[in-house]
Amino acid sequence: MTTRTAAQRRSDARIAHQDRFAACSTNRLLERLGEKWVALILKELTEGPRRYGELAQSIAGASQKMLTETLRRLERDGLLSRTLTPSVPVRVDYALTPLGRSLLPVLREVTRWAEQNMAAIDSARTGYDDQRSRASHDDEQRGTGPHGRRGQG
Amino acid sequence: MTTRTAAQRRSDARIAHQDRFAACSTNRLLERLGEKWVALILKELTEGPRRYGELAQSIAGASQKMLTETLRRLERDGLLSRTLTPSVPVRVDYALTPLGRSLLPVLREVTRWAEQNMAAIDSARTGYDDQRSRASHDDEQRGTGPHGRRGQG
DNA sequence: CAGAATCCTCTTTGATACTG
DNA sequence: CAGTATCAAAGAGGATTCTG
Repeated sequence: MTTRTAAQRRSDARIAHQDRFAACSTNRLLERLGEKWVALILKELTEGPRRYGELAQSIAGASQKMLTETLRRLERDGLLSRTLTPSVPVRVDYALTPLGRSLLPVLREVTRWAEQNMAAIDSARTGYDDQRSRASHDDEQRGTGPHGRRGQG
Repeated sequence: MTTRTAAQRRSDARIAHQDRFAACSTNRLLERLGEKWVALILKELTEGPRRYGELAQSIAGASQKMLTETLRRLERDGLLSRTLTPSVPVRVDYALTPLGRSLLPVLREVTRWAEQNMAAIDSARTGYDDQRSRASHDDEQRGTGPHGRRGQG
């Protein structure tokens, strides 16, 4: 009997792996871009600098908290700049940095693929869901499949 | 006095906006790719088909639950296929579909940018954090800044 | 105007135990 | 082997209130 249980050893391995995972730059970038309002903010700033209020309007879906937090993260990453003009009332402008602009071609590739293939994804989903609902229906009719069909949503 | 409060109107506008947001294919794709284990799974399957257990090993950071759920989502999206061989014990193979493979060039662009620029992002973060910690330090010394500096973590 | 702070809810993720 | 089911913890996100 060792000092650590099998569960502990597995957990350790997992933690070690997560470090390596966190170090993967592709993942780090995708996680950032996948955040809820990042793509929209970048898209809006592609057209030029924007004041905070302008962003809040054009991205009306985001709460004030999320908008501010997301902008801060992007500023921290050096992808956009925040310029405060200490007038009364204050004025804050956000703009893409050169680093942020360098990301745009990549985003355009993503957009291109998405626009060309998202319909295929949607139809794949429909097919997958149809098949599942029909299968569980059969289960009920013939009583052959005891495994639950609880997924209605 | 109108029937709805300003808060309600804002909330309505937000909900309407979220619909349009959800319909944006770029966002939908980025959210999918930004999910915690998606990029790793796709990367692994780039090398060829993999059995469930093989994926579980090479992506040891993911819990069994997350791995299964993520694989299912990707299968549902038509990005990968799941082939069940009803032997004893059962055998399940995952592989990229043509649709999934068509995504690889896009991912390579993302990887290329990430590898070239993630260092810049890291140094931007360091600079940002340094500046902030120095600023709040000054505040304490001179007592000019009453706004809390509670963020130690 | 452009946030900061606080409270609270819903979703995501992981650990654990069980199964065909 | 390849999952499913359940529960608990963590985190994301939103509503609200207050401020320089």
